[in-house]
Amino acid sequence: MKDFLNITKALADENRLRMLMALQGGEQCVCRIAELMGLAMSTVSKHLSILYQAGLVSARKEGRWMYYSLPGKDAPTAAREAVALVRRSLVGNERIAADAKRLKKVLAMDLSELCKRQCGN
Amino acid sequence: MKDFLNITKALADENRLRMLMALQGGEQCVCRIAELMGLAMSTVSKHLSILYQAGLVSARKEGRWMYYSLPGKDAPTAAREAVALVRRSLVGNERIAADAKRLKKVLAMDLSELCKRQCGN
DNA sequence: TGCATATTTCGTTCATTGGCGAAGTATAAT
DNA sequence: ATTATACTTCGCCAATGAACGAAATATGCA
Repeated sequence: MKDFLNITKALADENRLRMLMALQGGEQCVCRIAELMGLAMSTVSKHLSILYQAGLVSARKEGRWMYYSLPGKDAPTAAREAVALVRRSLVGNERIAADAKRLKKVLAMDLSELCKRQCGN
Repeated sequence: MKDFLNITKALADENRLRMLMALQGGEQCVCRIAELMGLAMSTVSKHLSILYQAGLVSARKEGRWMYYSLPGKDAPTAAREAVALVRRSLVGNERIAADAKRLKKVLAMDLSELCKRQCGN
């Protein structure tokens, strides 16, 4: 029960849903997601931590960067099914589409520049 | 987005998950659910209202009683899928099983007696 | 009509959550 | 070693949410 409740609570926030959908194209670091969402990096980090605790994202550290991605086949069934439900329910959504479009621009930005801007702010 | 967020928020509460699972055996009135959950009737009513707004339960009025049940085939896809996910994820759960057991006792009680007790308290 | 009762709505209180910036941690570069 | 930087944790504040009892809203019955 606790596990599943962790999942539903993690999904009960619009920004976290947007993040999950943004990860559909592949793994992203915290900086890029912060830039995409227009939120402080500490806020994004917290959100990703909540998604991680629920098993809804995987995390991989590479140097100074943390890469978050959708969970793989080894993830618990409930988590994978939840992610699938989110995808089915939100695909085609206006806001999500706008995010996807904007994400392309963010991906085109220089990563170092981006992070510097985030941190310096 | 708003619709789906309504669903995930509705599911992000342990008592509401328990209520959804309790409705698997069929429709129930507010009194019985309040007795099952050990919550004030006003609290249960609010919870059911939230589930209803999200499309996760159907409501039927019969005289003074409101009967809530799981949504039928006419319900939105996302809502039906969400309910299905809840069922798959929580079936066999300890707490849910205890609720099911306790629900049988509650069903054996006299409805008028039960409601009088709830209201009089 | 009046009364009982099943449910909802309202007002309040308390706990939880989302947001930020500042401080802390870890890793890379000079 | 020192500095820069990508991220996390902490402390705070505002907003949201869950709980209750009291009051309001039906609906059925005498």
